[in-house]
Parts: sequence; structure tokens; C-alpha cells
Amino acid sequence: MNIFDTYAKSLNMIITKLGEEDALPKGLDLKNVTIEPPRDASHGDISTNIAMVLTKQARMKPRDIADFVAAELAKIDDVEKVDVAGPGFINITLKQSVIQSQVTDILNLKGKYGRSDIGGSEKINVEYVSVNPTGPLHVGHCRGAIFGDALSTLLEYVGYDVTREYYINDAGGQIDVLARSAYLRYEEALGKDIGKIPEGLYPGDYLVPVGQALAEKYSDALLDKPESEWLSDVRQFATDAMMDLIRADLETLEIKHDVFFSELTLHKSGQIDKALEKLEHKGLLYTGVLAPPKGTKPDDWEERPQTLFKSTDFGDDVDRAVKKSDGSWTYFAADIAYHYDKIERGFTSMVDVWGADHGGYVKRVEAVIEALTDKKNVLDVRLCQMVKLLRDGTPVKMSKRSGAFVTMRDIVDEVGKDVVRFIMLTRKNDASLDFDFARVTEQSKDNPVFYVQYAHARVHSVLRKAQAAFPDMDVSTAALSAADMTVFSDSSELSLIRNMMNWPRFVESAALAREPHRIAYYLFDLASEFHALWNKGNDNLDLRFIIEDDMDKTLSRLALISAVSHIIATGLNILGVEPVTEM
RNA sequence: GCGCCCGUAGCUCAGCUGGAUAGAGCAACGGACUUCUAAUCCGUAGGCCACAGGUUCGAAUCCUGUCGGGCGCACCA
Repeated sequence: MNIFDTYAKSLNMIITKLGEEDALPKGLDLKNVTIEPPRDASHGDISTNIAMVLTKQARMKPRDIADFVAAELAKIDDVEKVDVAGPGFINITLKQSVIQSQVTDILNLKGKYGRSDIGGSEKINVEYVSVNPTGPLHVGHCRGAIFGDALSTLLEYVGYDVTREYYINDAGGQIDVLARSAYLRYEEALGKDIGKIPEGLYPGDYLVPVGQALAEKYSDALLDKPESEWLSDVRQFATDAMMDLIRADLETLEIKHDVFFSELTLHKSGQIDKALEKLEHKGLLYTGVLAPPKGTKPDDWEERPQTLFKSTDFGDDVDRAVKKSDGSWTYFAADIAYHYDKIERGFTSMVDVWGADHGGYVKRVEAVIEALTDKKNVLDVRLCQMVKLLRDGTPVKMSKRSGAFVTMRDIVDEVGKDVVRFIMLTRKNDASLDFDFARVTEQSKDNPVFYVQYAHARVHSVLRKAQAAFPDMDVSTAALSAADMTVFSDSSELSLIRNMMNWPRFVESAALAREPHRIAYYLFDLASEFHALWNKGNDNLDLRFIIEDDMDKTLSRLALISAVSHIIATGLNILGVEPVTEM
């Protein structure tokens, strides 16, 4: 429980009490009340808008409400003083000892400081990556992969029961193309001259070993046979090989999924029929003809009757086809079954992480979810914008056709897992992101990964130095948390502690908003305050962490900066970045 | 033509789901190194939050419209 929640409870009790005393009306709705740190620290430690929010309900002036509430707040032990300011803000200043004692709390909780149970163990499914198994992962996939992974960890941290899932698109036409491409490499492995890879097949070298493996497994048994005899086997073989490749790629970023869900199984098991029956039952399927899209009419447009899902009932622009003209299922039909399956598995909340180029697909899937859950909106689709790769400011040219694209592995090999992960999380997911090789490997403040890592390493450097200076000093967590915290009186120290008091709120809001980048920003800010305090020690020797002739004070300072390092480590762990202790 | 996302300092972006005087970094200028790693810090300067209305005690944030940019727009996946 963080301190702001504590005061939320206190406010609740105060309002009830004032209601009983007839100072305020009874049964006031506190829904829009906020309890947060004021933007300007000179206004105190905790600020609430309660008086302004209640003014209409209570039919009283904000100032009058504020005076009543402030008088009650002032009775709380931890409160130093209460002010009413501006249009009716109530500002609480806590006793300095309360601020100081936060350090003890943080040290006692260590990595658990900031953890919460707002998720209430709700079963949530986070689906991410879900790349077609036709080749290695490239840069574009990177961002969604890292976003989904960090978001999952973040949600776990605040008490959700998270399942990380990958949907394998192993049923479509692109898998036939993959199989044919692999078969060509198979022929090549058996000594046949295959010449140039024909247009429309995958040209990448990564299929060469697949061809060789096929040759090993089947010898020449598939050679010179009609496609119908080998296609199914080669499809399976190549898909498995590609998934191994993709899993290995993900491994380099330390991304692991709990479930790999095959689209093909949906077709085979009859799940699609089952899901669509459900929609049929609700009267949401019909046979109809779609109008051509306005503005950009395709040249080969032809009218044809199709089985359609009435997604317009749920806010979509047009109804969507679930069957192709040849009678087979569309990709969308399988996706309906897939999301139905998630619901059946008991997920009451789901997140799909997609590339922004799939934005046009969002409404129809949301429509499906609403149709299947009676309009409960339990699906949240998060779109990740493009990543622009740069080298010293100039864009890296990529061409899919020639196969000259930068893979995820290339990037990880060049700059390292931690850098890739952190940088990908330094932007909001729906804003595009520049990834400049030169900048992200720089060892300077320009590079946020380095800056945050350095703060963490610096703390550990001091701990090492301190132990050298005081060989008998006990720097265990127990000893640190028992240190005298009343020595913190400088504005920089107190401001640092106040900043740390905000950590639980940040974690919570980042999780609720599903925006892991907020963690990265918080860490940068905390690191910045820490570096500032460090430098204050250059001018004022008394503010140094290690005070040579004063072991007790040194211990207190070590306690303070250890608290900082715990939070940085916790935050980096959520982002999947290793907190280093030495650089 | 329609839908979604975006427009904040010269540049790259935050802004805690409606709060008080809008914040960082880079670039510019001026300062701090016999150091607990200056791999850092401090200060100065820089703004009609694209534009116009609306909602209310209060708007960068919510609603409508306009302008500008990105993505997408029948059976592909």
C-alpha cells in the first residue's frame, strides 16, 4: 500500500464523518477525486482536488469544503500542516520523519516495493509477435515483441495472472509458398541446379539449411514427385523449422511465450465451425454482397455473394467476409475462432499487440469479442508504430524483395539485448521511433539506457568503496534499513525520497494504461535526481555518500542510495533489462 | 471518399487518463574535475501545446469542425 492510497482511505473516512456531523451532505460520490503529489514541491507532499470535485454535489463553495476537510486532515499524526490553496486544492505537508522513514520501507520491501494486487489475479492473455512463420524476425517485429513482453511483466507485477501467447499463422497460402521455397532448396541440396529463385517464392538463405534437413530426412523420396504428394509434409516440416528459428531469435531478446497457438489446429479441430455457429445462433451471419470501397476501387472488382459477419452492429464500417469465394475460411474466420477459444479458456481480459499496419483490422476483431461476450469490451488492441533505423542520422535502406532487410538478430548482435529492449520502450507505442545505432551505443547522457544503467552501477561502486573504507561495516539490507534516516535534511535528499515515493503510483498507472514506456521515463528521472545528488557532494563534502570519519552517517547514506538502486533494478527488470553493477 | 493514430521549445519527445506558473534531453551560451568513475552536474535562453469553436470551477488532455503528417481500406495474412 502506498502513501497516496493511505490518504485516500483517510479522506474517505473524513467525508463519512463530516457527513454524520452534518457539515457535509451524506453519500457523496468520490469517484473523480485524485490524491497525488503536487507538481510543485513547494505545495507540499500530497495534494487533493476533493473540494473542487465535491462542490457541485455538496452545493457548497470549494473553499468551505476544503476548510472542513483540512481541519480533519490536520489531526492525523503524520501530517505536519495542511493548506488550502488556489481554487480549492488541499495540500498536505507530511512530517519530515515520515518522508525519511520511507527509505526504511523501501529497503525492507526491496524488489517488492511498488508491487500491488490491483490485477486481482485476473486471467489476462497477452498475444504478441505472432509473426508468419516464413522467415526470421526483422526489426519491424522487434518493437511489438519487446512491448508485449514488457507489458506482460508489468501486468504480472501488479497482480494479473498473465499468459503470454503467440498465434502461429500456419494455415494460409503463405505457408504453401514457404513449402515450395523449401522444396526448391531441397532439390538444391540433392544437387539439382535450381538457378535463380523464381518470383513469388522466398529467396532468403535461411531456407538453405531447411532444404538440407529435408534431404537428410527424406533422401530422394520426394524428388520428381507431384506437389500434391509432398506439399503437406514439407509444409509441416518447414513451419516447424521456421518456428524454431523464430523462437531462437526471440531467445536473443529473452522473450518467451507460454503458449504457441496454431491456426491450423483451429481448421482441423472444427473449432471454426463451432465459433461461427455461435455467431449464427445470434443471427450475426448472413449471405450478402459487399459494396466496393469508395474512392479506391480495385480494378479487378467483382460482385459476389459471401458469408458475412454483421460487424457493423458493433461499430465496424462494413460487414466482413468469413468465407472465400472458393468456400474456404478467411483468415478472419480463424481469428474469430481463436478469440472465441481465448474466451473459452477463461480469459476475462485480453491484449493483442499488432503492428500499426494492421490498424484497419482492429474494429472487426473488437466486434467479434463484443458479439461473443454480449458487448463486454474485454479486448485491448495495442498498435506499435514503425521503427526507423538510422546510422548517424541517415536512414538504413531496406528492401524486402532483395532480401536485404535488417534482422532482429543483426541488431541484437550489434548493440546488445539490453540496449534494444530499453530503446524500444522509450517511446509511446503509438508513436514512431527512431533507432540510431550511433546514438544508442554512445556512453553519454544522450543515451538513456546508459544513463540509467550508470546510476545503478554508481550506487554499487559506492557500496564497494564504502566497504573498503569501513571494513567492519555491515551493509546487509537489515543493517541498512536499521540506519538512522533522520540525517536526511538536504532538499536534494528529500526530493529524491519523494520521487521514490511516487514509484508505486507510476507502476500502477503504467499498468492500467498499458504503457510500459512510463517505467523507462520514470527510471530516467530517478537516475537524473541521483546523479544530481552525487554531484552536490562535489561542492559540499558533507553531502557525500561516504563520510570518512562518520560510519553512522555513511551507513544512512548507503541506505538512501541502496533504495534508489533497488527501484532502478526493479524497474529495469520489468523492462527486461539487466541492471549492471559495474561498467 | 471512409476509418484509426499523430501534431507540444530550433530538433527528438514526456506530460502520471481534467488540475495550480506546460517539462526533459539534444543543439546554443556561461560555469563546476588534486572525484564516492566529470561516463556526471549547475545555470541562462528558448512556447498562441497546429487552428477555430464548445463542455466546466479549471482543457495540452474530453467533444465538434478545419488544416497538416503517418497507416489502412473486398476472398491476402
